[in-house]
Amino acid sequence: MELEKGLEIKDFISLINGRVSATINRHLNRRFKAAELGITTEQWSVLTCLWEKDMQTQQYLCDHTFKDRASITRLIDVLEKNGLVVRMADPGGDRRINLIHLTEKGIELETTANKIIRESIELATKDVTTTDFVTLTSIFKTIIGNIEDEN
Amino acid sequence: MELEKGLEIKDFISLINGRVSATINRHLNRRFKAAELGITTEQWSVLTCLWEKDMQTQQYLCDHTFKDRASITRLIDVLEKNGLVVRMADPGGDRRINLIHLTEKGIELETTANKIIRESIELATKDVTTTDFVTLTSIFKTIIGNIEDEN
DNA sequence: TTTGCATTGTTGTTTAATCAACTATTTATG
DNA sequence: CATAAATAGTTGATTAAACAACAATGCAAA
Repeated sequence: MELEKGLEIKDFISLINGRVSATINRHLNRRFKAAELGITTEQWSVLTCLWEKDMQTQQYLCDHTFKDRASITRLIDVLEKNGLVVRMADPGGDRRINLIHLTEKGIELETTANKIIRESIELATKDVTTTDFVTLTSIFKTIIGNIEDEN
Repeated sequence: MELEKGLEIKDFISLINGRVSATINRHLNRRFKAAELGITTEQWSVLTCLWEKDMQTQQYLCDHTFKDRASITRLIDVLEKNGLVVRMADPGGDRRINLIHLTEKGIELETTANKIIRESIELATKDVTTTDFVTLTSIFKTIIGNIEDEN
């Protein structure tokens, strides 16, 4: 991509690198708080993996949330402290592994959380066509591919 | 936007809400570190405003970096500690205001930093057309508008 | 003029990301 | 089998964001 007049470096970075992301994050965290969900969006992203399929390793959660191991360790610490998940031993006997298991309380959060998320997405993407979103997704994948290849 | 098959909520959030942003941030911060620039991308975003026009209030820097006042206070603390900027009194006599002024050291960083940023953008946007980028920018603006209006 | 409101900036607390160094366990290989 | 290398997770230090509460200053309206 050629950077041309009207496409300033600062705008590029500001848009791609955090502004949208931060705005949505702030918005969602406020909604979570208002609904007294008791979780943050980061914790939600971990729970999302488990709602899809329970009993995953921390490494699996790293790969699917794009967070690093240290971050996942600490998020699981919080979720465990708040009684939403528990760390379990691998039935297969691999003692390096923790399997993360949803508690009842963790399972019950799904409905409310997803309702809030859906509402927010609808709000955010009012006037955004599905076609546009496909374009956006594809650009993102290109960018991530370009960067991760070289790192 | 209707969420359809193939456009999972999780994907939406993962893409919009942090993954691209985090990846680029990580990439840039590593480059900055490798080049021994001595600043982070967050500090760079503040400096960018000052390189464009020196002697701005902290409030101006908030508005242009989309950070809140507390964040700017602390970023300026760091930049000042590292000798890149100084807080100055308003010549107009408004004692609520700090004017942030680039030091020689702060001015000198621009060339090197911008070189790294340009290289990274070229790398990241290899195979992204300008048209695509315009689409992306417009979607972002819509989304931000939708959310900020209601908040 | 003074009283109230708006603006600017700071501070404390909590949450989370990054990076590097580390432990424990498992697997490969020589 | 023994040793090296890979994998899984933890911990400490540093950076930064969000939110709320706060202080100081400036301005406007009664």
